[in-house]
Amino acid sequence: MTQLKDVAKYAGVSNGTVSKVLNGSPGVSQKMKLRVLKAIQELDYQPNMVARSLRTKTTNLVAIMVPFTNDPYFVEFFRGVSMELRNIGCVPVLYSTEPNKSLSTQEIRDMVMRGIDGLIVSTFGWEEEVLAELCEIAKRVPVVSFKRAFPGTDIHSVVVDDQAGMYQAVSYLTSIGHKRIGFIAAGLDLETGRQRLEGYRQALLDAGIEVDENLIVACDSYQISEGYHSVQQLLKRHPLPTAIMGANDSISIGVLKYLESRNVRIPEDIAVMGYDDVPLSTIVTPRLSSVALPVYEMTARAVRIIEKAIKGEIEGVVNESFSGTLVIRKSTDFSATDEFEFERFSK
Amino acid sequence: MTQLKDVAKYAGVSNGTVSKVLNGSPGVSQKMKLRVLKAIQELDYQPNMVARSLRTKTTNLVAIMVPFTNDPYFVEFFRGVSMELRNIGCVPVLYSTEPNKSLSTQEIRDMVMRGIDGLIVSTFGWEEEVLAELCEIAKRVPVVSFKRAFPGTDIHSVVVDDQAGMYQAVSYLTSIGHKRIGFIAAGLDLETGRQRLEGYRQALLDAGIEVDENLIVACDSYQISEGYHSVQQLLKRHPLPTAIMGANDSISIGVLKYLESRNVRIPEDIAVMGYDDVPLSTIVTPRLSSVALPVYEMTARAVRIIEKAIKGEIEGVVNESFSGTLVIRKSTDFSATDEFEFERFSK
DNA sequence: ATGAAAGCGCTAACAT
DNA sequence: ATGTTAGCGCTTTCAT
Repeated sequence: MTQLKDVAKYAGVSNGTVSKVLNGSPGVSQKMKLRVLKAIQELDYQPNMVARSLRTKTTNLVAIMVPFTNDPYFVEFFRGVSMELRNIGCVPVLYSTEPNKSLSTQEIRDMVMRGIDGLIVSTFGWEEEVLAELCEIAKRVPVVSFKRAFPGTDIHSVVVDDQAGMYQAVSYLTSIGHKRIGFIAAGLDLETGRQRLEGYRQALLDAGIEVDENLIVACDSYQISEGYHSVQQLLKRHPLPTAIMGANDSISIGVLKYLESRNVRIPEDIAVMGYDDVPLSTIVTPRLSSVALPVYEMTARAVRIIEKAIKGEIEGVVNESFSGTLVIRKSTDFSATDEFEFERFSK
Repeated sequence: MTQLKDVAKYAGVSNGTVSKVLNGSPGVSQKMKLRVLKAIQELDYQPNMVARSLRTKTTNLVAIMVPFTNDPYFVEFFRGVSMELRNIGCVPVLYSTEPNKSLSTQEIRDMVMRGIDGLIVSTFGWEEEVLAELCEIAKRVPVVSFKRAFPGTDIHSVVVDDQAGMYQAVSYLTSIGHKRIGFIAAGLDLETGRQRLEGYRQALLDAGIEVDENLIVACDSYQISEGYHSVQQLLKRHPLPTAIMGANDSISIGVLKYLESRNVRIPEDIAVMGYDDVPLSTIVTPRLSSVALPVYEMTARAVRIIEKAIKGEIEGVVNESFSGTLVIRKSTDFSATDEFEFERFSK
């Protein structure tokens, strides 16, 4: 492997000069620069990042921590984060967890030992111990949490205004005439889950509809299977709800699948709406109305925070909030267009 | 940051001894070992991996290279690879590409500069130049290609016997009475695409059915949109095909979506079958029959190859082949069970 | 503007 | 069995 000193020798200059050229540091004449560049080219020299890291204490490694669910949202997250990191010359290292598990303390330490320059997390269920470790890390390198804020810590965040999003969705349902709207809540132990429920409540109140607690079902997690099971309770209510709102798309898809199995017509008998607008929503039958979150913008923002924090251009803790936009499809509106949304699957 | 020499001083031993304890190297007495371990604990010492890597020339970093498609298969791939790598003490670093693009030479070099210990690739369209770089890398660290073999190079591979899989699927279709079976091929420039088509041909021949070239349509890529468009050509044939086989699930789902929009009944009018058995297949309506590939076993195998190669326990180039299994659902068999397959979405 | 040299934190070869 | 020390390949003072 050819190394820096070989380049120096070949170009007839000192190691320091080569290094300066490599890093675009000042204090090297045009002539020297050209000579070094030529040598680098001819010897096909590639710097050793490990050695560089040892000196500079930076690795250009950014850890990304995310649970593996089959939730397609994560593909978008991965993609956005990877692309944006690439743009700032960093590469993502994966510290993934099984769904509903957080990382072990050991894995967190591994990140530190490796000298990551930043960390982007998008996990929900945290154990206290792990959160504590994370706060420690946040004192040394920038940590950005995705879709969940940690007030009072050094952890930055990029979140969605879930209350506003859910408010929009439910207001839309009331606006098209629904008065009995079931809600399948999830993750009520966390702010994001509570806010979604609160958005639902507010929208009903503002539409002059009294909240019927019997129409609210809480389930354990944001999964298809949960929606599938929870909706069965709502179907026992009298009168039946005319619309059902899930805390996310997966839950609503579970609802869809159960109603389908019972030959309930959607939206004629019961309208169904989701939240997140994952690609899957455009594939199920009927296509699911939802609230689209600006995932790419959010990932870009997360990476931007990391970038600025590394450069020391940030003081204090940043918390950026994004809002969703309504997407109306067949599951709530029979007259909605049914055209296939290719772009969700081909780009 | 507390470092090795601090531990040594605290424990009253030499750096070398601490290092040996850290690495479980022989030549250190039980008494010393305990003393060092205690010091490590009390000082909460965490070794600096960068420094270690500089010395040992190993990073425990394994690059994984995969295009971002919304194909859910990749989630499984990611997950399997990550988990298995964790088990052998490595972490995955992501070098992802946009669909249908390979990495730039620059990114390949980045992997080398970072001193990755291995590489797992699962990309299809390669530019010559990039492939050449990859072969170079393969001479220095183990490279495993997923689902595509590179005979004549140093690249190991874990592949699927696509011909056998497709043969199974089409034989099943003929066995339930189909005689006019359309085939939507893709990626015929690559072995995997050609094998799928060949499996289709063989199955027909062995069933005593002459291959009607008019029932074969080739499209550009393995995407939903391709299936959606390509099926339109098959619908112009007389007599119509009674079954359509897509080169993968995405294509078949595109077929499903188009037929749905034309009110064609599936499977009564036309049966549809896919290949890959991605989770999505269990969600679409009707649920898609397919051929399931043992993705987890394959990822485990890929990582195992990396592991053994790193240890120098492999000589020559390994090429492991796996085969798929038939999964029958409603899209080909009206009487198939319609129960929701939770496990695909909750684990 | 350029060169010489001292480390970054660790491992491994060598000496004791 | 333990300690000492020379690097790993680079960056960055500090002289010149």
